[in-house]
Amino acid sequence: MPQMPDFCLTDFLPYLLNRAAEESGAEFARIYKDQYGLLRTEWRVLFHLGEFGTMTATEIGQRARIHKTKISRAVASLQKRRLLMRTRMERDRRQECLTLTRTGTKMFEELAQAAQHYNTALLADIPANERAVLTGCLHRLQTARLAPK
Amino acid sequence: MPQMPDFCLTDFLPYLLNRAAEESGAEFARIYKDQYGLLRTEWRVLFHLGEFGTMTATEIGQRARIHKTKISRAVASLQKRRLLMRTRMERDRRQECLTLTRTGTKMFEELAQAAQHYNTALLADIPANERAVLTGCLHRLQTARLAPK
DNA sequence: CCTTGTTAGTTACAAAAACAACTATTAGCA
DNA sequence: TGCTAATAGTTGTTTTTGTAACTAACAAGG
Repeated sequence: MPQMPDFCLTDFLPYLLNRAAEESGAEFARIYKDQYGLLRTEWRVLFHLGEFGTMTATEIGQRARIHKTKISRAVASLQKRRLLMRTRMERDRRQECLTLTRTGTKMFEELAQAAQHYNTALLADIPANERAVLTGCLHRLQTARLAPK
Repeated sequence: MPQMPDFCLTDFLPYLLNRAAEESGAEFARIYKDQYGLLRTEWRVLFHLGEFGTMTATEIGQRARIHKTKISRAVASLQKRRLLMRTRMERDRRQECLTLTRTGTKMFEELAQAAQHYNTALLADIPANERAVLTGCLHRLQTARLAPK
């Protein structure tokens, strides 16, 4: 039987990645949830606007690979809390620019700082040379497209 | 300002891991969902039973880090489809052993095979020496516990 | 025994996600 | 212009998840 020997499903990459993602992120999730009252999608929208500046909802969706309905609700919630402003574009009145308010920017900066520290702690016991390999691989896996059906 | 320069949130490890997990696993998810009609938790329960043999619900939960309510529902669904059998333990009649039926085992084997091929394809364009580093890091991140509050 | 506490698993209800259908606006083109 | 198609974003409905409360079984000490 020409089967590769002892492939263990606990080493199945998508599973391994999921586990690593959940476990490594759980502690940080409590920060933006409990301390800042943000949902995960809201935190992601916030950090994309904070990191890359004003942009449209669709653009966030493309960058972060989030479905537009999730974005829509996250944006609505962030706006209600006065963390961002929306302004209709003139050249195309379907779309609107999203910009963080001063409060939103402040929250972003605090969370970004926390994220950075958290990240450092996560990487603490991984040798420097392995870190580059890790993030490199992850970036490649992020765009992995296999059999395009 | 003593801030570490240019930390980009798109390199924030939990985010990166999540993205990589979702993107790299999406194609495989369609297999167990569309072709086998399984939910993600169901697939995980199936593969733990297939990989490690008969065990109790709690044990699956501990190994796979899945909450017991999710396990409970997945098990109920798998049983209804005759993919597993449950038998009460005699020495402790609260718990029950879960065992794959013949059909369940067959499905597991097919999916395990598919997973293995999928995994190989995913790793195809990652140099062999980097693969070891990647999986090693992921295993460590899986058990990452920071500030134990 | 009988109380108290713990554990295995289920169920009920609330929160969040997935999916589909919708409005409003623009673009292409006959 | 006026028709069709496409796009930005929203809303409504159904699944799935998360949280908490629950039942049943055990365990340990009085």
